[in-house]
Amino acid sequence: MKEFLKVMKAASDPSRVKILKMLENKKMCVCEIQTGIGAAQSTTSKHLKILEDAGLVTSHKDGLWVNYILADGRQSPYAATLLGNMRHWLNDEPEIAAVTSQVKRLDRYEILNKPRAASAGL
Amino acid sequence: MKEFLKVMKAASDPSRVKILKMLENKKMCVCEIQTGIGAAQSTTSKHLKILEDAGLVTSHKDGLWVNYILADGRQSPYAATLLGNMRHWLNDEPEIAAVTSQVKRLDRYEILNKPRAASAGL
DNA sequence: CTTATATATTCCAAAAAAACGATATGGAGC
DNA sequence: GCTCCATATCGTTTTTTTGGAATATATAAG
Repeated sequence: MKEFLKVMKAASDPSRVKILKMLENKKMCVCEIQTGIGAAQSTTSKHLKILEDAGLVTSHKDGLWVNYILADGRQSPYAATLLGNMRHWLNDEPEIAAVTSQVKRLDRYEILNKPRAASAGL
Repeated sequence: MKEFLKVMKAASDPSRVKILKMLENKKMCVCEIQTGIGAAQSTTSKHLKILEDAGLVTSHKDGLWVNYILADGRQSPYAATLLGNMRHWLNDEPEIAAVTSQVKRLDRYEILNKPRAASAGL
């Protein structure tokens, strides 16, 4: 019951839904997600923790970065089913289309004004 | 997006999950549901309103009674999918098994000390 | 070891949700 | 009309959730 409730609760917030829909497109670091949903860093980090506790996303450290991806579903059957359904859900919603189309342009090096990558368009 | 969020939020509360699982077994009036989840009448009524707004249940008046049943899913595809999934979910959870086994014994006439029905066991 | 940096955690205020008693609504019966 | 009764709504309190600034943690680089 608690496991089920955690998944439902995690999916009950618009920012977290946007995160899930963005992660359908590519793995992202916290700073990219933060820019995508337009929230503070601490807020973003907290949303990600809730999603991870529910078994909806997983994270992997890479130096200073922490990359987030959608979970494979082994941790929670409820999360697995929801992630599967969400693939075809909400894609036409303006709020979602806005963030998912923005995702392709998000680049961690540009966001933080760093060298490396970001070769096109300058 | 709002429609999706309403369904997720409605399914994020243990009392409401219990209501949905009870309604898998039979149609119920408010007083039966109230007894099943052990909440006050006003609390129960509000939970039912949230579930109805999300498209998870529907109600039909029958004199003074209001009977609630699971929605057929025409109002919300999200609700329809969730209701379908929940049929095989949570059945083994102690919290759920307790209420669903109690449902069979719940009788509106007994609850309100009325005549009619409730023929066995007295 | 010190500095810089990406992310996590803590602390606090604001907003939302949940619970319940009290009251209102509306149908049934006299 | 009035009364009774099942349910809905209101008003209030308590609890949970949310958001962000400030701070802590951990890794990389010098």
